[in-house]
Amino acid sequence: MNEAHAVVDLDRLRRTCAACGLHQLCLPAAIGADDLHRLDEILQARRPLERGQPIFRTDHPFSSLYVVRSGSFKTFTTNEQGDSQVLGFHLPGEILGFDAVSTDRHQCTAEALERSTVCEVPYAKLAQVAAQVPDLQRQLMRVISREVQRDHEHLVMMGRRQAQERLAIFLKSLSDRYRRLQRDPAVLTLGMSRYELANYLGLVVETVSRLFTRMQSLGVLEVHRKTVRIVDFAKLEALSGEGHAEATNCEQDGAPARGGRRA
Amino acid sequence: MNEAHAVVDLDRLRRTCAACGLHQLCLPAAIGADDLHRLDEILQARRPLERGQPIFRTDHPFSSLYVVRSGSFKTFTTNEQGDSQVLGFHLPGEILGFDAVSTDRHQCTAEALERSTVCEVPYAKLAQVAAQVPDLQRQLMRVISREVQRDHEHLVMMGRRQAQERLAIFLKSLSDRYRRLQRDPAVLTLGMSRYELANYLGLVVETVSRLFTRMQSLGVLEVHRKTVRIVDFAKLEALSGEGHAEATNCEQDGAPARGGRRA
DNA sequence: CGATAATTTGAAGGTTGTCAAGTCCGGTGG
DNA sequence: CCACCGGACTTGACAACCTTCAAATTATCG
Repeated sequence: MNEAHAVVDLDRLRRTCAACGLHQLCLPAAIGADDLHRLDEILQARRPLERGQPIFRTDHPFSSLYVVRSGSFKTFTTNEQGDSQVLGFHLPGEILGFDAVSTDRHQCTAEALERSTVCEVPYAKLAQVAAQVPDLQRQLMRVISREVQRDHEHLVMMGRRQAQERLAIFLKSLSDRYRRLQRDPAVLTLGMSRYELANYLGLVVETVSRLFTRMQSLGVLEVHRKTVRIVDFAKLEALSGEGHAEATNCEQDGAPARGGRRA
Repeated sequence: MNEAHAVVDLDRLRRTCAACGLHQLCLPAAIGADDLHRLDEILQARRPLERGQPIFRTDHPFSSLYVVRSGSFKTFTTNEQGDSQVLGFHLPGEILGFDAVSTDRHQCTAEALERSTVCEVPYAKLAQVAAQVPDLQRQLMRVISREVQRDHEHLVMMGRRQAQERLAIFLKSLSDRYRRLQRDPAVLTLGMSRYELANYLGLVVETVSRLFTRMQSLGVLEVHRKTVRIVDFAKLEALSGEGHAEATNCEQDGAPARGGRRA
């Protein structure tokens, strides 16, 4: 009994924004303690999801936003022919579901890449609280604006870049996100399959596989299945197109160092 | 005097949301007449921009959102090497500047493609009014959510699609936007250069040029410089990948399906 | 431990990028 | 008014990067 009680308390605590490790990354950032409680109260408990389980699916009615607490997710669209496009991979602190606000239906599917947990935030209630807490409203706009930015970065990556650059950019960006989460930025654990990663990058799985092999033999990475260790950040940076001309740095478009396939 | 007075009135009227033809597409949608006046009051007049002039540039401090009133714009990012990526083309009713909300600095540049006008909406004041007008707040979230959706569509287009499909998808989508604006959906006026269009599509200018030629000879389009007339919507739909499975008709040029580059 | 899926590796071909040259159009100046 | 000029656009030839197809190898899971 005693133990059961303790478990419940712990659970309650874990559900609470104030006790959450993501405090600074999530909606509560920049919100006072008083208002935090009001946010706490609208949160709904949710049991962990297993790999492959969806939080929401395309066309499902919109009711809540979801904050990733632990684990990771992918979001993707699927068209009539069954082709799909991975839109993003999502780590703790990220908020999923914004694309449903305008149509009241989800426009994509969000699936767990591993055993994961989320906070469910009923949107109607969130909007209500936000209307009374300007800081929360501002934060909400900030978060969705960041999503727009991320999509733009994805777009930049997809627009006419070599396969190798794309993978390098992805790894660098993932590493940065690890750093922000206080994880070791050199050791990446890819929750997604090669197929999903390839899809995200706009490539086929064979290309990604070859790329990993090549980058390993170049001494940039150590690849061991889902675990990727970044051995040489400088080289990775170079492969990402930073100084894409072999000569040196800047030469924006003067004489694009022939052979390059870029515009 | 009399005449001058009339001009001023007209100008004032034009600035007013209530009198704006974009009424239903813009922020005022779903807002009562009373609240509309409060929105009116924060709008700032702005003289027309000429082709090539920017509304804002990357890294400029964020202060306002901008609603396209007339004309058209492109938004694009530029990286250190000078490579740029066109993120979108924007017609009347669209709102620019959301990507700056999170960092307080613009993340891209917005440039007029032709002589155009915008409404400037100071963000701080907008947020203030929105805090008191829940419908406005909701509409604001809807609009930015739609932007996320548009970016996702762009991403789907960029992710592993043939050049021809990309152009077809773009034209179809532009045609739909024309329809929503009550313009003739068959007659598109491309304000952007071939180079800008190619960049948006993730291709090079030569490919786009060849594509226009081919689609014209296929009887899908009539291309006359910047003016594109959609002759056969069904064929355009087919080229966009709708029924890309060989089962359907319209085998563009006899090339029998094989070699498809899709996953 | 065996079956199935995921990943890797190899060979060949195609779509699209690169390079190069020609055409068209608008604008300017004589 | 017309000729000239410069930039945008088009067209052609060739090559390269990546995809496709095929098969081997390695992991995963009951």
